[in-house]
Amino acid sequence: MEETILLIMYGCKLAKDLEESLPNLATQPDILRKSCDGIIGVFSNLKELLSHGNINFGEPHELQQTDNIGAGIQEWLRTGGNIYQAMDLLNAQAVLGGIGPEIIQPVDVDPSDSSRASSSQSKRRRKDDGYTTVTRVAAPQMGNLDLPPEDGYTWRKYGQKEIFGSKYPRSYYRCTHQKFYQCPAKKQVQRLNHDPSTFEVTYRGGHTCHMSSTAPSTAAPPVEQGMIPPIATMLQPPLSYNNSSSVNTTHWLSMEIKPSVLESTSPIFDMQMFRELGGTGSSSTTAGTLASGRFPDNQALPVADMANAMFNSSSSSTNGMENIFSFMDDKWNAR
DNA sequence: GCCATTTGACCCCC
DNA sequence: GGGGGTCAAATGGC
Repeated sequence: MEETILLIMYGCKLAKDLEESLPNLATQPDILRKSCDGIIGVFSNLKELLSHGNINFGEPHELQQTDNIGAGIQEWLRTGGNIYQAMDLLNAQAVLGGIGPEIIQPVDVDPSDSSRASSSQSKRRRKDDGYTTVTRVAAPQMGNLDLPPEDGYTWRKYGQKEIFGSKYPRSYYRCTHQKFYQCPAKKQVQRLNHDPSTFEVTYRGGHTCHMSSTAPSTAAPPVEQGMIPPIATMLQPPLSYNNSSSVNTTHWLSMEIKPSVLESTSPIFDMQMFRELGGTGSSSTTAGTLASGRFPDNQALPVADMANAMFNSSSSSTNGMENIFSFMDDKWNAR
């Protein structure tokens, strides 16, 4: 059942990301088609799961996207639904949809690896920062072309190296908030040899600074034309959520869904939790939604905001994802 | 003075 | 041994 819920959420996240990317993808039908294929693949598997009780992840004739997504979800499930893996998975969907990051390599690091643990006492560690996500983003077309692309976080450069076999140096960045919040996030930025107009950005470790109730929370930067924000940006909390009013109905893409339906669908959509996560509807919009004016106050809550509420909420003292998956963690740990 | 960047050196690990 | 990741002193901008 957990798999079903995760698959639903995963598919909705894909839909949300596609929705957010629509302004940039309106003139790129191929990418749109791939994104739709990815979403269709997820929901096809969901349908399969609901119909036959098993997920059809391994069929070779299936979409490659589906295979990868399935493997990713299964890995995520296997390791207990870590939020950073979830971020990697969600990033992966952008890759599989062909809308930005091209290569995702969630590196599974076993913390119980004693052979490494013995040497990890050194202050200079390597390869045990958790999960690695590699993305490719377009270099700025104007201004300082040497600056790495914005991704919504603030980074401090701590090194630069000439890389053997590469024409361009690799820059090393760590999260600006590393000292105050012990945020382990790092990234490497390097221009591609064959395409200097493209940066390869390698993210290592996940941000913990935005999960702290006292940590600074920055709004996601505007998405430049032709550039897709990484999931780290997408996971930034909404600017604000207003919990002062209630909502009677919400929208699931174009569908209107009444609370009773949500309540009966799955415990994950417990309405009380949903409200606590900020999903109240009124004035609760992301910056993009607010700017677009598509969903005025006192009207329906779009799926993007709902997903934001589920995935991104920082309005409470605990992380929204943890809220959502806490019950699953308990179940998983009990296995 | 604080903070970010630069850059040579150090050190891990393949 | 060498490539690559990190440290930390020096430097510069605000």
